[in-house]
Amino acid sequence: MRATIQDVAREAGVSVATVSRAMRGMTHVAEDTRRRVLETAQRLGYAPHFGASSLAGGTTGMIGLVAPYFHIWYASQVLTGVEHVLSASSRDLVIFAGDTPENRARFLDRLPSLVTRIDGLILVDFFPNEDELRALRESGLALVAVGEELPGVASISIDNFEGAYRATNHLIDMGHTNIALGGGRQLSLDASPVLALRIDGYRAALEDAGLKPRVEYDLGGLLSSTGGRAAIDELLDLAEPPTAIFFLSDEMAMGGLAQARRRGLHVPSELSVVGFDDHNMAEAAGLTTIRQRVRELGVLAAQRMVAFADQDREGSHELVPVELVVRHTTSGPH
Amino acid sequence: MRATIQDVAREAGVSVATVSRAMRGMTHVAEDTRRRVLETAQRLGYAPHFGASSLAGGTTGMIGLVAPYFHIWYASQVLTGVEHVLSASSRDLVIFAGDTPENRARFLDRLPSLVTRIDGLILVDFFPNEDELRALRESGLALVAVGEELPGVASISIDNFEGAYRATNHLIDMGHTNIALGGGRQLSLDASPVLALRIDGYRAALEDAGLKPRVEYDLGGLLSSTGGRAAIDELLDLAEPPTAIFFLSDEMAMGGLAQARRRGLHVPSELSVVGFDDHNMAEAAGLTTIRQRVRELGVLAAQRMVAFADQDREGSHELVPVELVVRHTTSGPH
DNA sequence: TGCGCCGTTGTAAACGTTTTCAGTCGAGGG
DNA sequence: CCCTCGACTGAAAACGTTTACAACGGCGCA
Repeated sequence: MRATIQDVAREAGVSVATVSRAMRGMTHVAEDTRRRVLETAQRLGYAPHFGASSLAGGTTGMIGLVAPYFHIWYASQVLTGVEHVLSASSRDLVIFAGDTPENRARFLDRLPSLVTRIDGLILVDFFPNEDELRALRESGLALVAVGEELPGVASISIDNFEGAYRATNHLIDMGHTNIALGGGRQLSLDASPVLALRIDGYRAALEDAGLKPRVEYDLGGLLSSTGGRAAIDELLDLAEPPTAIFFLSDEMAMGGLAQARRRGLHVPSELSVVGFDDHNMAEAAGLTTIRQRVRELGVLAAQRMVAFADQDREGSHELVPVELVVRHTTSGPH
Repeated sequence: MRATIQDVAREAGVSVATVSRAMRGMTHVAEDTRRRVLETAQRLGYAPHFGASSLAGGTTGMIGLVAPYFHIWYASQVLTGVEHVLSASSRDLVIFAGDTPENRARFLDRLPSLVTRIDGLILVDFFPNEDELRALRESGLALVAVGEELPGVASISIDNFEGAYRATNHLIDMGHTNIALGGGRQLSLDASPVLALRIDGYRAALEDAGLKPRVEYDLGGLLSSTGGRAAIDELLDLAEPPTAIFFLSDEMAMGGLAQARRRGLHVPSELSVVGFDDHNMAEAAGLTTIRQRVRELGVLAAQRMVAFADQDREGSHELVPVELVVRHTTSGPH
């Protein structure tokens, strides 16, 4: 049926060993032998059997990527960056979603079986606890973490603290003193070090300016547009409403923006709004925000993974800088 | 190093054949033998070697998915739907991006080598030409197409014609007669049957209402927020500007919405706007739109693929219905 | 009691590579 | 002219499964 390496060898008048070497561009093959082999392979439509290679060679050329979701803006951006680099180095990408706790557990259970399936694993916003981290380490897979710092694991993230600090500082610079935090009331920060860092950045900026964070200025929950709407509703109920709000994500900010306008609040004259992400709808919305180059995160992660193949396996941490993009949702108070 | 099936067999006091049968839940294994084998496997931390299984068994349990991009809303939604179903049936998902022509060509070249790597392939908005379709067919892979109808291939898409028809009709019902089409000026409709269908739906609705489509009402190019902005700029330059506009995508509509407001046009009193997608920011924007249940597209595609494993390989076409969601961007003219 | 059948198990032959090791052949140096 | 060395090539042993086929035992039925 399918042509095998045997067929190519016979047809080209060489041994299978030579075909194998020639196909993979290895040394110790005479130039015209290689040419003959390649041409024969082409003619027979030969392509190496994946399972056979992986069995004999011990490697698959596949990289895994696990993320909580793929339909959220952040993860899909990372995915694209990773895919680009990987496909250019002719590796394949297999993806796993760890959205629900069950999925997550199932994924971790499968870890031992993944070892023969992929050469390395990219973790996107995975936030493993101690047991999970140990399981990952013991798998022996090459690991790269995106979005968080993991001890002993090569990791890459954007500078969340700095981003939040700058966003808040931008509002302070414009004269605001009553600055709320959209998404500040998180159920569990252990589950999301990323948000913890952003919240820290917000607080640090306030403190450095001699301002006190107020509990009642921590608004809304989820970082979605629905969460943003809820945050604005809360804000309007406050005795002393803030004049500015820093949302922990753009989706949330855009939801908040729409709700503020719907409830008759003019932005930016009555309320300044800053987001975080530079979501691709943020420009259309005119939203002032912190740009995080998420796709680059994916690119760097994949490059790191590719470098692993060349035995460069250190667990350093890389920080991608962020940038403040001022659009039309911020101004001075009143 | 790693435990093999041999180790399990020896330890459990049975043959490798029995272990293989027991592990895969096959018949012809006594219940207590199975229990003993499973327990031994568990104890030794045994997991089958992927390459070996695939070599001997001829199947990999991996499904491929190729899409133009993954960071656009539509594709990432499909991806999530597919992933859900596949992971529940313990299959893995490997993804390929066919964004640039080079990537696309490279992907098609690799097709023969993919056969030993994946069991089936899901095409998302792939729009193959005749040669490409033949290459796909000859690969012998199980194929499912999402977003377009492919002769002889199981395919699933939403009802684009109907959606556009309803969107346009909604505007007609409200009394509009001058209705523009945002994104109507496409460079090549051959490349995107999806858009062609939407445009047909728009035209059909006009004609059924006795209205004539006007060339100058085909506005803007790309279906992005930038494209939407351009469309509004064009619209404002027209001698007899339309009172309503149907955008071929929500991103475009939201870009247009923001630009219209920025240029002092009140929505909906001066301009009605309808989109297409029900993007997850559409609700926040209050955008009237056509809801396409994209995630369900992915779910159906994956289910179809799983059914293929049970030899149900017919090339029928399935149409997922759409729904008009009326929000706050449409009203009667003037 | 003998026979056939069925459920369970084992033996061994694939499956198609990669890689080690040994071998050949020609060139160059002593 | 012999020896060594290096570039190239081939033979054959893994790699760890799946699966056809054979074998075995017990049970029901005649």
